[in-house]
Amino acid sequence: MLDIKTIREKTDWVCARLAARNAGDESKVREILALDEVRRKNLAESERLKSIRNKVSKEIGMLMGKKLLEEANAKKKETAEIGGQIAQLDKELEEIETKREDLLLRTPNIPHDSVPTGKDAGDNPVIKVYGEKGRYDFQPQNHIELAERLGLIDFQRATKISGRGFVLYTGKGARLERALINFLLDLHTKQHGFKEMLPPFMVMRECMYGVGQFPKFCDQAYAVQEGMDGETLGKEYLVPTAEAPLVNIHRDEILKEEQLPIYYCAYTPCFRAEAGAAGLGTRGLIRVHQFDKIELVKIVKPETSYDELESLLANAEKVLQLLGLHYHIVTLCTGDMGFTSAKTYDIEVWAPGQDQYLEVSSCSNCEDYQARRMGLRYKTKEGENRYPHLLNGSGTALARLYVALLETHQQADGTVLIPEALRPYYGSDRICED
RNA sequence: GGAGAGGUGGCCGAGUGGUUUAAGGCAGCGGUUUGCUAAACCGCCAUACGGGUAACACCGUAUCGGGGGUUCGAAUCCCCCCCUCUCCGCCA
Repeated sequence: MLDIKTIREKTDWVCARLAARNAGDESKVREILALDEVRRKNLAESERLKSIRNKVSKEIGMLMGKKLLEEANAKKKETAEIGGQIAQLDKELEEIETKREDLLLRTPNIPHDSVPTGKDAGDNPVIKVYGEKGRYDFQPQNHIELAERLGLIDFQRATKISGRGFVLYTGKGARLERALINFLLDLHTKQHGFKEMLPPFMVMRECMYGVGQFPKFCDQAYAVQEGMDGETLGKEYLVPTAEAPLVNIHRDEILKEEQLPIYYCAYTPCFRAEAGAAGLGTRGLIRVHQFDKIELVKIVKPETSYDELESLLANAEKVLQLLGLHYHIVTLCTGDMGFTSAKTYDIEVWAPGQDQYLEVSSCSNCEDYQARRMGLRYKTKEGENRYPHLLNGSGTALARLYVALLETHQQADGTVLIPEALRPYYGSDRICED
């Protein structure tokens, strides 16, 4: 949710930044302002009338106490009339507020000044490169071939039991996935200071709004239905990312300043309908309906949030460094940013079998956008309530990490070497055919 | 799923239609007293929006789980929903 005061004071600036991200046009902002103006006038008048009514009501109470019924009845007529006017005003007010709220909820965050202006993913500047593309004196296989030959994943049976876009890890493959989960959780909790959480995998609608998934991405979420043919629509949704439950932990709370910063990390599967997404029909792990992810969330004071974004990014990078993977980082340009974010870095890991970079982490500073939506504040030592800044980053998504790991560390003899850091978790130094 | 009991400020808790302007207590903050600690006493102590001020002060409205209704007036009465607790049933 945007700060209506900021919009009021810096309309042109807000319009310019929103226009830059190809997401909010000027007329929308003007519409919000116009509605807000009417709302304020209406509200003031309604409050004035209510003030009168409350006073008279009290007088009636006293008259009744003194048994002065006739005088009381005369006053009753007076207040009844005012009551009618108030009802009319409030009805109008409700319509205006609904419209205004809806517009605000559908308006994305304003990009930070350091975010480059651009149209789409093609305009994202690469700001860092780590390692380099490995050289292979054989034709690198892609992860599908590797996984099937080594018996790590059964794509066919996954489709049989759950349909397109689902993965069945088998034997060593399942163990590798579990090893990665444990490795990542240990790394972030023991080395990076995050508190481990294990949230529910379903959340209520309010959480989806709070985190900014709704109303824009309603069609990407799986709504839960109860009963054999889904007779009853449940109120829960499968989490599209652990960000949804994590960020909402403190919804509608006022934290103490000393509690900040708060660092949470959590493993959850992530469920995405991926309606209309490119690449869903294809086999493999690149785009699926369910994948595992370790998510990092930070709740911090506004003045530190951009430093926190850099350290969050470093925490995610560490994963790839320890696994010996080549990656680069891009800053998302205004046209490619997520809805709630003010600034986002994407980490893309190199997958030689795909001959392309795959997005495995997205680290965003949402500033106070989500905090406003969910009523999360903190009280300063001076007693002032402020909105904290919320950051989230993948640390990292597992399916694509799995792809990069297999494809990068495949050997001429057909085995896959397990990086040093992962060996204690996997329990062996390489994956071989059975 | 069935039955019952509940949801009131940071926490506990009173409050069954009108000085409730939400009692009282605890915790917290400030002060007085004090050799230190403790205790006692005094004061402050929810949020949002709007108005107001140089800044305070102050004023208005709303908020007692959420929504709707009755009424001149609702924490209080009625309806719907949500959540929590206890017991029973079912289940990993």
